[in-house]
Amino acid sequence: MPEAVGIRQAQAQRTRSGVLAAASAVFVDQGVQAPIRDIAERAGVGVGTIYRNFPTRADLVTAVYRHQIDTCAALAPRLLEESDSPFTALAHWADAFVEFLVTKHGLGAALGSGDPGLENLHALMLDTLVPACALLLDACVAADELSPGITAYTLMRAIGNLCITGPDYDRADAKRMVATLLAGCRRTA
Amino acid sequence: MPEAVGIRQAQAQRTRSGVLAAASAVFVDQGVQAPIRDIAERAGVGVGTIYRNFPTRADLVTAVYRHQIDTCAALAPRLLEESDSPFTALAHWADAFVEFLVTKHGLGAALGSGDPGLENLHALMLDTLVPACALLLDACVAADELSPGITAYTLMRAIGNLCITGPDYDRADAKRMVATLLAGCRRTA
Amino acid sequence: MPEAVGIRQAQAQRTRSGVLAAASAVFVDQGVQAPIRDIAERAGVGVGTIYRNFPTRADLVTAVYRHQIDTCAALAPRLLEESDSPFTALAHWADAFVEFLVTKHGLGAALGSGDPGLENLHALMLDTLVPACALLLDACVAADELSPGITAYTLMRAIGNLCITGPDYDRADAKRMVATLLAGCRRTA
Amino acid sequence: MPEAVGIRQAQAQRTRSGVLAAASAVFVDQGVQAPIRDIAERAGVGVGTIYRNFPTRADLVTAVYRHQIDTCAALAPRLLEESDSPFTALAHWADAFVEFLVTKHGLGAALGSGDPGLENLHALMLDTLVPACALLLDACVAADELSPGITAYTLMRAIGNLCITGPDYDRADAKRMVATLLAGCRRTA
DNA sequence: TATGAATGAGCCTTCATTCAT
DNA sequence: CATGAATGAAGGCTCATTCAT
Repeated sequence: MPEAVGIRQAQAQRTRSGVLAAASAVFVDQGVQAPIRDIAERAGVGVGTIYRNFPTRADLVTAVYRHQIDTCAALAPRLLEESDSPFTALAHWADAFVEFLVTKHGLGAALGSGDPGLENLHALMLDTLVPACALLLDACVAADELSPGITAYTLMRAIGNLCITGPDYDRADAKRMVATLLAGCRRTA
Repeated sequence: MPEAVGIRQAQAQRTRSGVLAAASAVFVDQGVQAPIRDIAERAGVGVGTIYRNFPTRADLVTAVYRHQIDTCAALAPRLLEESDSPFTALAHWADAFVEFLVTKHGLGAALGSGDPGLENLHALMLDTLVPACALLLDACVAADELSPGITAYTLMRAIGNLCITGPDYDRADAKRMVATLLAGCRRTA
Repeated sequence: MPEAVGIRQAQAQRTRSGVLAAASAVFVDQGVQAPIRDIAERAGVGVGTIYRNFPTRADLVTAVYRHQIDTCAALAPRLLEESDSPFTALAHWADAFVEFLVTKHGLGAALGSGDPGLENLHALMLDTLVPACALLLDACVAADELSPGITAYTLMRAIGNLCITGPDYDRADAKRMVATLLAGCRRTA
Repeated sequence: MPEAVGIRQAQAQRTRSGVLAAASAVFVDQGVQAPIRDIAERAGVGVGTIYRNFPTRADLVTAVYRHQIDTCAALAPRLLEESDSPFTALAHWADAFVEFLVTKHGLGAALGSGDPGLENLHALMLDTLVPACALLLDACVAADELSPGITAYTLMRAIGNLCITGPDYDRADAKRMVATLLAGCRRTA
């Protein structure tokens, strides 16, 4: 019954997607530390289903953000082509990165917490975004637009930290501070 | 028996100090959300003793950091006098602030978490450090050394965020990024 | 697998019933303020199971007594039909109410305690028993068998209080005192 | 130094009185289950002092109410002399008893709870008030004004229960119900 | 594979009680 | 005798995680 298997697989895939969508929404509302049950309820599935598909919370967080991370990474080479200068490309890319982070309540804090359960996500970002960022930084260095000694990882981590928002420090503040940080990175020729 | 009272008060004070020391240590290990029991065990006291001395977690957190916060705030006017330029004073003060934050694992994250239970600490920093920082910022503005539109609170919040360290983003990185951020704040004359 | 679901639901129902039975027993021994843990142990379940089924203590208390309360309320119109006089019906109904209360150690005290957590139960009794009692009182008034100025709620509260038994004041005493109270309510024609 | 001893005793007596006054006030506000610490604070003494003078809560409760209980008991023979009929005297005495109970939040409930720690108080009331009440009841019986089979203890217990007030059953309701109960006790000649 | 009832560890908080001074 | 700091048992509640169906 190969067809039945296919149907079952498709159903399983649909379940997975539903969980991811629900988790994404709940993460926005409550942060990445939201109770698993809340996610299950939003997805209309049992908690067991979530544990089956995503044994650890980090697996779930990672899966939720993988697509957006990939998209963000893919943006780097495109911006580099389209922009007047490498630095402009870097600034635009940082904007996109901030936009990604700023709606994810608690993600920045979680990443910064050193939580060992989030190493997956950490690794994913390292593997995916760091090269993208490095591409831009290298271009900036080549164009002599950047102060030396700034690594992609450190910069991304700093940007990530700056995106931890709160009642008196909102998205606009984060954006402004990131822009300021980048201004500070610019080589003053 | 005034002496006996003195002895008891001294003992109570020692207990209080022991709790503060234990809390400080536990905060470094586990962050400011560490279980009260852990702090009590580390201090070698019962949980009741902690609740007696610090009814809320925020009271405890605040007490742990109050002295250092005060010291940091008092530094601002002194630096302003001693330094060549207001901006230099600001940079030095930021160094001190970073030094304070970077050894307190989790404090920055806690400040950034918006946790309602930590409003006391938030208020303490607002009341104490924001004016100190504002003093320096105002001086910089007066000397035309600073880009406009940067508030003391936002800057401190950003610095606090940049001080959330981890395995691959250490104190040196934080210091460098804060310096970079300040460089970005500097008016490009 | 509809059968499997049925089995699980049946199991859940059995658990719920077991909790209610255990709670009922523990309430007799310790009163309605008994620790949830004790009830869980008696029922052979975890505390979480009790919280799942009955989020608040009042939910549990209410569930335990709801059936008996309903039965008691349903008795009123029936007695009114069957009895020679409204007052006789009232007396019989009071007997039944006493019978209900007197075996529930602590329920009367709980109702009388004004505990805000038991408002649900209070409401249940108001909604269910007060109308039943009022039906009888109204009939008595219509038959000119009752002193004026006695409300159903007050009477029930008084009866409830009289049913708080102890070592030297047992069920028989409560019954006698309630009968005496009703005698005092009777219009002396 | 007999004088010094006398001074010390006087001081101790003053402390005791202060504790009793504080306890009395706190009992009115919070009921007889109020935290010992609250009483100590109100009295301006340490908790140890209360434990020294009143090892158990029941000792304290008993001491607080002993005077009022004695006064109430002493009222009975006086009312019997002054009143037209024994039953009138009983009614007046019940009023006084209600007045005593109704301001003591939780005392009635505590007495009714079978709390073993309150046996002292129970015993005190038995020893003091039951004879006083019995005096009146006996006089009523002798005057053929009372239904037979009502013991002083049971009647007092019933009155005590009727005095457990709450938000929707206040002092006036209690008074009315006690009057009704007594009306029910009256021999209908 | 999906379900969700059940479990119980873990944390919070209160307060009766002890005891060194 | 008085004090009140210290203790820790007790109970409330939440939620991650398991597992029988």
